[in-house]
Amino acid sequence: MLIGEVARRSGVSARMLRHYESLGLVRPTGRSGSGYREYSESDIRRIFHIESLRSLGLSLRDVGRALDDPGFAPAGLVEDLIGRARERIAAETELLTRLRRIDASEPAGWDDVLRIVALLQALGSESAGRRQRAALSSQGPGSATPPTEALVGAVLTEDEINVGGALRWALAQSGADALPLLTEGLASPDAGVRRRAAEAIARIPGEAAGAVLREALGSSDVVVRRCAALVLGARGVPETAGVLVAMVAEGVNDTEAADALGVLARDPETAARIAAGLASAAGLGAAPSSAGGSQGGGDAGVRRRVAEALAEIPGEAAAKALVELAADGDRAVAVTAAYVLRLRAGSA
Amino acid sequence: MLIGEVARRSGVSARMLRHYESLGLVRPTGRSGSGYREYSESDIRRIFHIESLRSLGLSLRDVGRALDDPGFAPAGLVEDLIGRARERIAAETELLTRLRRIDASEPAGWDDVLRIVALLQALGSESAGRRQRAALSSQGPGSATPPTEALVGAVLTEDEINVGGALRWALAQSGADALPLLTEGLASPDAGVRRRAAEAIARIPGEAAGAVLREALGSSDVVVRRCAALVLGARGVPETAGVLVAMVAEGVNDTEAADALGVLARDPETAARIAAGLASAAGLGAAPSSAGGSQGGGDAGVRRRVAEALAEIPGEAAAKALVELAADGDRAVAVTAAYVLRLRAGSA
DNA sequence: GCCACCCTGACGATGCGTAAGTGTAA
DNA sequence: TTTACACTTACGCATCGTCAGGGTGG
Repeated sequence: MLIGEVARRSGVSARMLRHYESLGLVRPTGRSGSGYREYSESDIRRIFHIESLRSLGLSLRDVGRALDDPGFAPAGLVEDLIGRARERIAAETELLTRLRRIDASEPAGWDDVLRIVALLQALGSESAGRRQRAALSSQGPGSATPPTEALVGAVLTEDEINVGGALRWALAQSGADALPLLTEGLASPDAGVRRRAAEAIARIPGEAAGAVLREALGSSDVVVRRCAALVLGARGVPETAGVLVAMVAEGVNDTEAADALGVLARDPETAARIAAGLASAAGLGAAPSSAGGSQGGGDAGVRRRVAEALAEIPGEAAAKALVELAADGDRAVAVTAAYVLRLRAGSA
Repeated sequence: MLIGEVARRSGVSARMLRHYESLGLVRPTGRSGSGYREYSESDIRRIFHIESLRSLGLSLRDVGRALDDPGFAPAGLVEDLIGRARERIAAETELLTRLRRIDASEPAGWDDVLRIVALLQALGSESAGRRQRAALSSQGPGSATPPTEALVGAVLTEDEINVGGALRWALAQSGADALPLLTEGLASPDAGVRRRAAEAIARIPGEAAGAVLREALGSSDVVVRRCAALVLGARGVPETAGVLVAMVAEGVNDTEAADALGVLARDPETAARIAAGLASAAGLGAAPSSAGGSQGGGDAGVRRRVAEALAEIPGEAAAKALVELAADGDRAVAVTAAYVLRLRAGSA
């Protein structure tokens, strides 16, 4: 069979068939009198073998070795090809997200593109300082449309607290566009991402963000629930009371939680509920436990924090709980409660 | 600044800086007396700009145009780059799965690799005939370890019924390795994939597959439930009775379902339950509906299929239902039931 | 004179299209 | 003679390392 026919049937151009020959990959069985290459059936099979191996990404040199060198085993090379394909995919994927972000910013000219590239690069930088400056400059004047998606990505992965703060600020400035993306972050399998998403949403103004936070109150992630409760509590959403009371009891962000409870407690009915919750968390009203003094068996830290939180809660129920705490077996608890009671007496 | 220093600070080799210059991308501001290139601050900035654009995948030619041709807008090119990146990712991903499958088959030599490549190519071919032959040959002798994963992929996407049958056969031959992958297929968002997964699992021997099918009886996908019920029913699993009765009533695979019910009905208690279920499906024992004859309002097809199914069910309850059906307003139903009753009288 | 630079020019690797210039089969 | 092949040789593409051969600065 002549080279043209082979080319047509194999899909390999005549040029490449000659090239293969020059590399020693296929040697046509014979030549016609006038020097035309004559390919045999087995030559053709060999050509298909070459194409098969090439389709796996082998270089022509490796194809040659694979077909002719019996000592050249597939295992190592195949694994190598796999590794390289993985790397290429990772690199291309990274490139694609960068390109999509650039495209989303609708640059008017290449100078806009350059600005965004620099910004993205800085946001992804190893240096916290550069990330920080990038976060702050992202809302500066003269920049192209800020790439919300990139900011969200950064805010969800930022570990440094200062930089995180700057990023959340930038995101809050750029408006509620980020909300859907951040909301997705709440469902991340990574607990850190969920926490950062919650913290970022907490900084976003507007009722839409509020709605998302209200949703987050029912999250299965405590950290998310607490973050949402802190913000919503300060805005007077009464459903947050339970979470906030637990925060006081467990001592996580307890002063902020107490402040938020204070806001909620402007409503007398809620105040009563909160006082009851705090009292119960401190183990008040229950039968005294085994040890000597009153409530001596519980955690004194909890009772002290409850006493402090009760300072913010008006009403009879809170006062009664404080009286009980003022007689606590733990000195610190008793002193705190007594002090709070004195303050209340003064202001009443 | 001399070229070496620029190279160190920018990460661009001196070779490339000269190359950029030859392409007109960066022209160092000056030259020293001895001909050394002198780069200014703005030259350096330009170099960084070049690198930024290159990092997006622009060719050097396009970088030049982007930096110097004011009429060259980013929009089109960026979209083009995005499209090309997507294509490359798709191609690389496809390549990667092929490579993984080859690696999984642990080829001893490149001839094994070639066989697998050919097999994979045939399995993914447009031609049903080639797919068919590939399925059949995959279990042939002399082949390398059959790529179970590839077979599963094929079986889950095969539309042609004959090819599908061959693939399921091949998969059943290759043992229970495919079970985990097929089980994943049961949870696919694609209904077709779920159905094909169920059909394939149904053909796999062994108790492990049985357990998966038992699980599938509780699937939210009717098709999956029914497929599992047919197979398990024939193996005498009584929990399938409800699904099988519904299949008879609705006329999907009703003869196979009836056969399976026959198997289940070897247990007298189950037989009674089945008879009751069939009777209820046919509307027997209920108050006659509005129209003239007995049960005239229901679907005569359902009653006829129930009558046929009752042929397989021994016991009094089935007999009573048949008697009732023999008096059915629909001639076909009545004749069928009477015929079945006569058979039972003969064999009793 | 030595070391660390700089200069220009050119080759190689990679895979393949696209010629140019010429010969052959029907 | 025309047409459709075939042949060899070679350039170009895009990027970059690297070497050769030679000069400069300190």
